Amino acid sequence: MAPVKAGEGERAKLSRSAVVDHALALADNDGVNALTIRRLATEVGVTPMALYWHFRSKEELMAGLADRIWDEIRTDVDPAADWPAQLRAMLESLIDVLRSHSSASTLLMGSEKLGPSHWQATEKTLEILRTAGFDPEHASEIARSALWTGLTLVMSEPGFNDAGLTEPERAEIQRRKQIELASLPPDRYPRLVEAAVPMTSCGDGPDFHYKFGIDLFIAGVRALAPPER
Amino acid sequence: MAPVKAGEGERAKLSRSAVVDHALALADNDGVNALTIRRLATEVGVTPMALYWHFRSKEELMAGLADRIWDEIRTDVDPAADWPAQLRAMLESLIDVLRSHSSASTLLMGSEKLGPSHWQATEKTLEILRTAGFDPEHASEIARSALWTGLTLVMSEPGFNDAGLTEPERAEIQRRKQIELASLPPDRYPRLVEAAVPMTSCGDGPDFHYKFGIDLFIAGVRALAPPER
DNA sequence: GTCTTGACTGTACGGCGTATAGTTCTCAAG
DNA sequence: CTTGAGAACTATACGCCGTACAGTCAAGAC
Repeated sequence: MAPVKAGEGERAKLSRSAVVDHALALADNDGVNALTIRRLATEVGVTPMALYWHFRSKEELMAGLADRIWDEIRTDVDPAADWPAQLRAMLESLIDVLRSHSSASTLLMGSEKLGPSHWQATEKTLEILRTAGFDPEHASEIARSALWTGLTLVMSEPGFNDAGLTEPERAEIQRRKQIELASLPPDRYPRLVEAAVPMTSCGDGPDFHYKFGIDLFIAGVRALAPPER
Repeated sequence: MAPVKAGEGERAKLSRSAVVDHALALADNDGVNALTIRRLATEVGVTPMALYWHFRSKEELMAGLADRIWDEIRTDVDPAADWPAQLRAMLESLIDVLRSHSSASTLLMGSEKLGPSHWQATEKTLEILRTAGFDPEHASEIARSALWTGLTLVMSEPGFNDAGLTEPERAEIQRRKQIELASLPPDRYPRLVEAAVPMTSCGDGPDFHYKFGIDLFIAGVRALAPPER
C-alpha cells in the first residue's frame, strides 16, 4: 500500500527528478561537457539506456535541467518598490541562481524548449515593464535583453570558463592571460596594455563586475523609458 | 622555382587558410554542429588526419574560424564623430559581421584563445571609451559588455536557432511558438499572452530588434558616463 | 642516387547518443 | 495461488565523433 521506500541497503528507485538532480550536480561539478548519458547512468547506478525510460532524448534531459534552474529564480519582488528597483531585483535573482550553478548559464543558453518556470519569470518581468508604461513590443525586447544580460554577465566574469579548476590553477591561468596582454607592443595596443589587469581579472572580486553590469542595463532601460504619465 | 599552382585538373594544395575558408562556409551553411573534422576533410578532398597537419586540434581550427571573423570587423570609425557615435559604429560593425555569418556568434562565444584581430577590435573600443573619459576599469567593463551585447543581440533575434532551415519551415516553427504562448491561461500569464507576437517574432523585420538593442546599450553607457571635463 | 622532410594516408581506439529487442519485477485480477 | 500485463529496466549493436600512431610518397638538397 505504502509507496516503496528505499531501505538501508536497497537500491533506490530512479525517477525523473532524481536523475535531474544528479545530472545538475554532475554538470555543476565537472562542466556541461562532462554530462554524458553514459557517465550519468554510471553515476546513478543504471545502464545508459535506462535513462531513456525517463527522457526521450538527451536534449529532453537538458531541458529538464534548464527547467529546474528556472524554477529556482524568485519572482516575488517587492510590489511597493518603483519599477527600476523591481526590474533590478529580478535581474539580481536571475544572476544569483546562475552564479550558484556554474553550469546554469550554458544550460539556459542551450535549451530550446521552455516550460512553466520560464514562463513565470518572463511573465513577472513583462508585468513590471508594462506597469512602468512600456508597450508590449518594447517590454518584450527589454525582457529578452534582461535575460541575456544576466546570462552574459555571469559568462563574462573573468575566469568563468575555468570553472571546476582549483583556485591556484585559475589564478595561474589568469596570471598568464594578464601577462600576455601586458606584453603586447605598447605602440600598437596602448589601451589594451594599460587595461591588462581589469580586462583579465576582477580586481577585488566580482562584485564590481556584476554591480556595474546591472547598473548599465537599468540605466539604459531608464533612459529609454516612456514619459511619465 | 615558382610555387606550385594547381593546374586545371590537378588537385589544389591544402593550406591553413583554405581549410578555414571551407570550414567557415560549412558552419554557416549547416550549423556549427555540422562542422566535424571528418565531414570537413571529405569536403576538401582529404583524409581526416590530413587536417591535423595544419591544425593541432579541432579547437585550434575553431580558434582559426573565430580569428577570421574578428578580422572582418571594421575598426575604422569616424574620429570626428562624438564618442557615443563611435561606440555605436563599432557595435554596428560587429553586428553586421555576426549577421553575415550565421555561425559567427556561436563561434566567437566558444573560442577561448584569441589573437591579433580580436586585440585590434578591443583596442579600438577601449580607445574610444578612454577618450570619452572612462577610467581603464570602467572602459574594460564596457568593452566586454559591448562585445557580449553584440553577440546576444544576434543570438536573441527570434528564429536564430532555426538558421539553416528554409523560410517556410522557420515561419511554421515561429507560428507554433506564437500559438503556444497565446494559448496559455490568460489569468495566470496575462502579459505573456498579450505579448505573444513580439516575444516570438520580429514583426516587420529584425531592424527594430537591433536598433532597440543598440540604443539600449548606448543609452546605458551614456547614463553612466563620467562628467564632462 | 640517396636522404630529408613536408604533406599527406591507413588503421585503430575509446567514447558518444541511441535504436531495437530482451529481461525481470510488481501487482492486481481471476 | 496463478497469471498476465505493464513498468522499469538490461544487452547488444550501429554509426558517428576526435585523434594517436605509424606508414607512404613526391619533391628538392647534396
